Amino acid sequence: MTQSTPSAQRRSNLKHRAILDAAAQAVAQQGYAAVTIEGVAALAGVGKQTIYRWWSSKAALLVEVYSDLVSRQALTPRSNGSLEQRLTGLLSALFRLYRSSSAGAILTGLIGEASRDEQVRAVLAEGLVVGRADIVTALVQAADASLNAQAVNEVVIAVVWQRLVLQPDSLDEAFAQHLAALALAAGRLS
Amino acid sequence: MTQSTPSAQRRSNLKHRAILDAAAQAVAQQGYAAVTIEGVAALAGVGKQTIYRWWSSKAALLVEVYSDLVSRQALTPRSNGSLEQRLTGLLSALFRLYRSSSAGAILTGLIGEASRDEQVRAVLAEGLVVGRADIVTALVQAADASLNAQAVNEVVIAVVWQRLVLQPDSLDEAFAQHLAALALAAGRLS
Amino acid sequence: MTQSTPSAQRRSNLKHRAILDAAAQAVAQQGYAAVTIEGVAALAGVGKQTIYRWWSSKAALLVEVYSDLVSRQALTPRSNGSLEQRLTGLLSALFRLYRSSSAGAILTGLIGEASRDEQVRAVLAEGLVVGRADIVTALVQAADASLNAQAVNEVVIAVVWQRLVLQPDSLDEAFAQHLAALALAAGRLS
Amino acid sequence: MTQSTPSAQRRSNLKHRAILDAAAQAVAQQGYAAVTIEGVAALAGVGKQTIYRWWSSKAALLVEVYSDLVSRQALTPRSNGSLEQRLTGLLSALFRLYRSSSAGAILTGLIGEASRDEQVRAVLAEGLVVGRADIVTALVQAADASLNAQAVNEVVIAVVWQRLVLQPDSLDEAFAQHLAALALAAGRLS
DNA sequence: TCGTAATCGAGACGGTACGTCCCGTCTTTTC
DNA sequence: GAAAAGACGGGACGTACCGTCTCGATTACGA
Repeated sequence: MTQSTPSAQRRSNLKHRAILDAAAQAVAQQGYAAVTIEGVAALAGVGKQTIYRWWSSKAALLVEVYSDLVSRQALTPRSNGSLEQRLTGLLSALFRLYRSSSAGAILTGLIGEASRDEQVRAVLAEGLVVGRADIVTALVQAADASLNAQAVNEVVIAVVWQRLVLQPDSLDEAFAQHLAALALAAGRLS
Repeated sequence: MTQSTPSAQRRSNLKHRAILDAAAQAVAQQGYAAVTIEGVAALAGVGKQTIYRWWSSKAALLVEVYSDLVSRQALTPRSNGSLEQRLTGLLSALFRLYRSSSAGAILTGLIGEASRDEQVRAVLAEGLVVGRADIVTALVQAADASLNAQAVNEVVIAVVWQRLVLQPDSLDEAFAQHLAALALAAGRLS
Repeated sequence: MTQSTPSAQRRSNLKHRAILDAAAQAVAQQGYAAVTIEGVAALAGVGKQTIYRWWSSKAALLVEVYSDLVSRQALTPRSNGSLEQRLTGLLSALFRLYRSSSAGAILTGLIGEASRDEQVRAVLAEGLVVGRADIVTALVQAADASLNAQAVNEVVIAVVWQRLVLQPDSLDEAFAQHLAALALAAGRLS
Repeated sequence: MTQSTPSAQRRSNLKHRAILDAAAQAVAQQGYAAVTIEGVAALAGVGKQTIYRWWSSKAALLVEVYSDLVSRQALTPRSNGSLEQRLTGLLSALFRLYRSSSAGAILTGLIGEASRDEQVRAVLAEGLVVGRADIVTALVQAADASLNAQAVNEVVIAVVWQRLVLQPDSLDEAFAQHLAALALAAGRLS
């Protein structure tokens, strides 16, 4: 999807960064839906074509912006405490990222695009949520092999998405605890 | 959302039906995203303004189409069998509806719009999924008061939505069983 | 054009007046172009259809409004003074009417419609300008048989129209004198 | 009026011509009133926006079409003969242009728009009739300084306009002679 | 005095054009 | 000679009125 590096040497890193930053800023200011490629180009001081050279659509661009934002943030779960505590911590960190950057808004927008855009669907299915899909799975599996890690993961992602779409403000500390408990309970399915 | 501002008495029932049917057909043929108000109007043999008179947007129209499709289908859970069986049955019926009509495609599209459209968000939050949101809650509560019905409901809806967006084809009989088990497990959270 | 009296007995005179007055008022307030049949109907407290029953278009309605306004005003030239003085007086009176009522604005609008509407063209050709076309002709003919009354009339009407379209504010006392002199000079063509 | 806000350097000459030609053709075929921007765009094989980018309205576009038509035709009066003959010749040439191209129909339409559109009014007032308004004035002034050239010009334009609106077919050779005589007589006002 | 019919308000209807927005591609101009 | 600036074809948007067509409520009239 990212369609990137057709000739990575040539792709000016400065321009590349400027575009990603402009896009993130645009989402922060106007919301996902109102962002246009033209607007991002203008904001980045770049020609429209330069964006299209590297990304095939607004969605493709913002997928990369999202990855970028998430990867800058170390989402490594802390290593002590109960599983539930550690899962809560992970979710808290994620929610904090969503609140403090455009990441939440972008993910929400991408979920919205997914119903229209095959490629976005694929990227989301690969697991964009927590950076890489299996952070949760790995965490659970390591802590308690008797749990259905897959189920935990499924519930976490589904519920977070739904909340992002319907009431993004509800993604706070308290909800992180609730969701951790909920998901782990779901993992106890025979 | 359904808007219906003008007295609604004067609305021609024939046109109203023709529009809903045309919209459903259009979604079935072209998919949610490709549907346009102009196209629906043409298909229904109606002026564009007649649609705008009663619905404020494509989303508002399709919310009503969705309700219409769901309400025609009696989604009453059967009354015998274990809770899990009954929940599985309910989900099966829902998934069948999604496959046999445009309902699934419409709901997917509406989830996509929700990130852009406040009103859609509100309607979805009210619970459009199973006609009325609390069918699941009611079913669970009646059968086993020790379960957290709210949690079951939350998991069911969230997971269904996610699947609708990412892999609508996976909503089959087998998944109904899986989801019923998963959600009931989640309901056992202390 | 006026298409009137399909059954004049039945045509409620009150309604008829109300419509003419509403139309005149609408032109006065919004200008000719912005007037719509719907607006006039609403202003007159009358159904749209009631207007269409008696007049075939906005233009037809306003032709009657114009006639009505002009006929209320006695545009009889005074009988003493030189021909030029009398013509000046007649034009002054006309210009005064244009300034004090919607008549000027309506005539301007009708000239504008004439290029689109055959019927308006016909009505204007019959001579709507000074009530009846031959007021000027008659005046000239009676006073000085050696003048080409037809030419005088042609010049008067043409110049008034052009001014109405281009700079209606210039139709004042001074211009009445100028035009009278100009037109009478034109009438002296061998 | 021609607007041309964006740098005008970047405007594609081919498209520009195609649009002017399509507009002229459209007027010729359907008459001024029936012409639509959409129709012209389709005829020119051009997007609607491309027209709106350079012209603010149908009127603005057709003003340029008119200028274009007139400027292609050399309307220079011949230099021999009496003043009346020369004026007659000039008018003949003008009327010939009106009959042989869309120019007459366009001017008629523009006169119609003038009552609704401030900009058209301004353009017409500047003198669009004979290319530049003062062709007539100049001709008269050069030939006979004792005549009121301004008056001649005013009469010529006013009468031509009125005829264009009411009976465009009457603008022929004979009428050119009549109008020349009429206007010159008017110019003899003390 | 009432019931029935005609009348008329209100406004829904199919339609057409508007002028705007943004897409993704192509062209020109500038550095 | 790359890339900004932005023109281009296209397609949908939501709006404004047009002139026609129901629908009820309000009359007016004959029984």
